[in-house]
Amino acid sequence: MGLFSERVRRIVKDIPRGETMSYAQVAALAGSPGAARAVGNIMKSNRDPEIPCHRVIRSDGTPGGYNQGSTEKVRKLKEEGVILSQAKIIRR
DNA sequence: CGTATGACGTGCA
DNA sequence: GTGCACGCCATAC
Repeated sequence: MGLFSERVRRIVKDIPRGETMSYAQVAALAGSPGAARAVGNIMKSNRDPEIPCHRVIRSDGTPGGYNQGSTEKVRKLKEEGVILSQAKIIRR
């Protein structure tokens, strides 16, 4: 894999329980601002349960995709105490 | 090396 | 608020 994907996985792995980061934020921290879409691709191909990819959401607050279904993604987030309002995630 | 792909982002109708 | 067209970028072929 590429260096970028490794940095992305490292960053996502460090997202604390109950917190979220947008695909764009992760991309920027990984050193490639604007590569939000590429981050999504990496999450999609990720199979490591150590990586909490359900904590990576869209920048507009909507959940975004998930291998086990966006419904499950939201369920996990709520279970962690993440605040939702009208199917949108509220950051604080 | 050119083309295709997609868990995105933004702007605009 | 909703939908859509485009641009973007790392990857896979």
